[in-house]
Amino acid sequence: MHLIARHGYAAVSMRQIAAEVGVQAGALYNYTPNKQSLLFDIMRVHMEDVLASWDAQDKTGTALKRLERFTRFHITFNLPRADEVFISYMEMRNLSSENFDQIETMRRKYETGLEDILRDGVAQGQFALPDLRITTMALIALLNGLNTWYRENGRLGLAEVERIYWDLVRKSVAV
Amino acid sequence: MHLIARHGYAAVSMRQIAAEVGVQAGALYNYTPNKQSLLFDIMRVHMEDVLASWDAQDKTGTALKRLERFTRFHITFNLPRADEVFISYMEMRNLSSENFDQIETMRRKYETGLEDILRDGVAQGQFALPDLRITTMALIALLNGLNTWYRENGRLGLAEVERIYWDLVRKSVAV
DNA sequence: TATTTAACTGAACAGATGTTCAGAAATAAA
DNA sequence: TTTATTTCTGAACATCTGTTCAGTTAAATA
Repeated sequence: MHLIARHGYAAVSMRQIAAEVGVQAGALYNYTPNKQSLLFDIMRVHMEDVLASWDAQDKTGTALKRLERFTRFHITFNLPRADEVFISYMEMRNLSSENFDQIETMRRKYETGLEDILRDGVAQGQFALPDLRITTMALIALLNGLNTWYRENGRLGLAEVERIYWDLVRKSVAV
Repeated sequence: MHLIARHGYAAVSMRQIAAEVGVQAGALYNYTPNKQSLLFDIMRVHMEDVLASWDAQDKTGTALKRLERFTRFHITFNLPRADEVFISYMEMRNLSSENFDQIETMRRKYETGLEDILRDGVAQGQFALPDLRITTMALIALLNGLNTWYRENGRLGLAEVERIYWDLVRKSVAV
């Protein structure tokens, strides 16, 4: 997973992966039918993890409170999974079309979680959005950007990052 | 360029590129010393374009006005260059280390353009930011997200997209 | 038109690719 | 210890990879 995240699925060979775990290339085929499903499994497991974890979150409270919960959840969940998140966003084009559709459906489901919160917030007059769908995509992109620059042992800790991002998100949807 | 944007640098062979333009693979080497500099040139030219075009923009006015100008410039410039932008963000890891450094320096310079505006806005009391550097990265990520979903002939035109994004950006940095 | 320059082909190169599989090695069960 | 099962090796496969280059074709110049 780390090799793929670092060099890209297409640039990493089965022999490199095998060497990394200390076996010959042929041995990998006891665990995966082919290279493609190695990629697919990484992404599928990751997306299932995301959806299950988000599903287990508290869904009560005002739209504002739920938006904060989503923001903090997204950051808390994604930061320690840099490789999975990176792969899940960078390697979509290397999925076969059936696999692509499956992963995209799961991602859409996750995005809908945010979209529902935003819609409720607008209905309750807590949020003012120029466009529901675009705001959803924009906020996801904003939060995902975190993974491109955040480094453990960097200037800021998880709690500060959460607070800073929540501040940006909160204001961007404010009335 | 389109092939690389669609399938990724590592997944596209010189023979595929040659076939796309109607020659044999060998003929490409009259135009590029190797595959790597094909990628590098795409990214270098693109970044030079961005920097030159941004440099030519009006730099006067309040921080708020300048931020609006940056937002609209970024969208207007990037939307018709989907392939270049996509490549420039996805293929960094496939650059040799010297080439990587060059492109990263140029990108940093562009980001500094935004960071300077934000800093001035804070100094003038027009913006309230939780963290200067993070806000810079977050806004860039937010704006770049546009390229992942925007489709020509879609629901929204350029002018509407600009307005919607400017609305989000403006509010996220508001006092 | 004849000559010089530029562009392209097609084959060759050494090595890498994903995948298969008979047989060896290691582990678990009897 | 013997047998059964799981795991891994190492070689082989057909094909693809980036790149080079002598020789051919096309375009520009005289």
